[in-house]
Amino acid sequence: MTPVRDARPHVAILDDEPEIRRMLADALEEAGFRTSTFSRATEFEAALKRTAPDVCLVDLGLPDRDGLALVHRLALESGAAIIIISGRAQVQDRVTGLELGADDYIIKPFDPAEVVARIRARLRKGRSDTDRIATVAHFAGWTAHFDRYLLASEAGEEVTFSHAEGEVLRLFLESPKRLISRTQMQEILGGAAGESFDRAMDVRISRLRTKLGEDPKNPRLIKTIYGAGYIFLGDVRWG
Amino acid sequence: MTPVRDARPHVAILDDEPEIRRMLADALEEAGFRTSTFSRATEFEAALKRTAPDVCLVDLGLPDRDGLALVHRLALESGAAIIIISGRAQVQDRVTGLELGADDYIIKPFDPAEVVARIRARLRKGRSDTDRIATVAHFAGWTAHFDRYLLASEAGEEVTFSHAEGEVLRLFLESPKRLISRTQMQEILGGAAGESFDRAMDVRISRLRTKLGEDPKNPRLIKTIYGAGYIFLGDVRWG
DNA sequence: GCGCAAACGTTACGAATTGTAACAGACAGA
DNA sequence: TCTGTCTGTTACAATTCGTAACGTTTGCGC
Repeated sequence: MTPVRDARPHVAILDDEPEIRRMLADALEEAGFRTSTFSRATEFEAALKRTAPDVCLVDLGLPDRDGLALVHRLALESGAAIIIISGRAQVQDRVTGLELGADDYIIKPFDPAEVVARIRARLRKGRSDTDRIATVAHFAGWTAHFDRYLLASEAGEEVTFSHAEGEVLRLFLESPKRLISRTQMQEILGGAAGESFDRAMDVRISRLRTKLGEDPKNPRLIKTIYGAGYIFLGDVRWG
Repeated sequence: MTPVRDARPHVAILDDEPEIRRMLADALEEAGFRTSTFSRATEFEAALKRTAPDVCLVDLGLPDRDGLALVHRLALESGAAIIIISGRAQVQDRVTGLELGADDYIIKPFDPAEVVARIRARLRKGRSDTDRIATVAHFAGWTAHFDRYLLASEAGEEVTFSHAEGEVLRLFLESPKRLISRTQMQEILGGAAGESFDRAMDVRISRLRTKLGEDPKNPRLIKTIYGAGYIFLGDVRWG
């Protein structure tokens, strides 16, 4: 039923002027996108129910007139990036368009090259996560540089950590606020072992806690769940 | 005790003109953002090692000159949204800026309101984070932080509780003013057992009562219903 | 009221679990 | 080789939490 999945990002174009539709579609196809064009909002919305584009290019100033309402619906219901194209150049128009949920606002007349560049910028953010291995994470006033084995605090303090410590830290930062059992840890990190009296993991954690400046009596970041495992609290942001 | 985490999104501003720095910072602060300003790229990059802004506003045309190289580095290494501000209005400038990793490109002269709207648009997409379980509940002058295993009273007193105690407390707070039978407790908490002479649950409750400062003769929050179970009185508000 | 048995509260203790300092082997670089 | 760092192991301290023991309360009969 479903046609073969096209790896090209899909851009849906809604514009009432055939020339502009064509110009955009050409430029985007040439830039490696898949496009579908629509001249009326009703068609457009009907198509959205069947397929989910990655980006919606919407021209305001359609005959149906209330393009902003459409933008708002799209923003709420669709996961696509929404880019408004409009002839209205007032700052207030741009601000309301963006406030209603648009991700970008391009003013006519526009250069197709810029439209392409802006679409690429939108797509980049969506999936950059898995592209490369993240090496920097921020949490609780700390910044961990895994490539440099370095922890930097907001106060400017710098602490190095070893490879083993980094493994544990990375594991925590990849699954914050979730229980991580000891066995999970052993499997992911230690590889082998799993023997009962393996206190290595405890020692690693102990050393990591020390470097993070945790209060032994009342650790704030790495919590122990007696009989279950550990849990890392603190909001983490990678990048 | 714990430094209050600033929930406002953090915008880092890099611009060599003091007036513009000030104008941007004022507009953003008023719009509810936290700002830091920098006049030189080196300062700016040093600060990024310690802290992670959510958005970087970078003015191209700095004295250091190669602002685009900076943008590219930021795009690769930082998770923040990057917005270029520039006096260069050529389409080609915009395209290269966006291709190098900027998320938006604003041309001078600009209206602060639009900058705010564009920043908001960027932040909107970013945080589709894991909606996490409610971890904080308020009741009878206490605030229970389940993530920190901590009870804080209005008077400022702080008491930690263990995991087992937390399970009981959570059960109570999830069903206040309703009878909870012992067998219900065993099933939900203890998992196994269920044997008749399990004093374990009683002990847990006893310890919890102690931590809540209950009068043994006249418990106000955790009432015992002889022969039936327990009931938690007190108005609970989650969040 | 009284007595009694069951239910419940509390304390003390101990087994299991976890924290951490000290030690020792492995390893890399000078 | 020597030196310093990393990292697992060991030994012992600290914590958690159930169990047992004992004290207290409740409900019910008289």
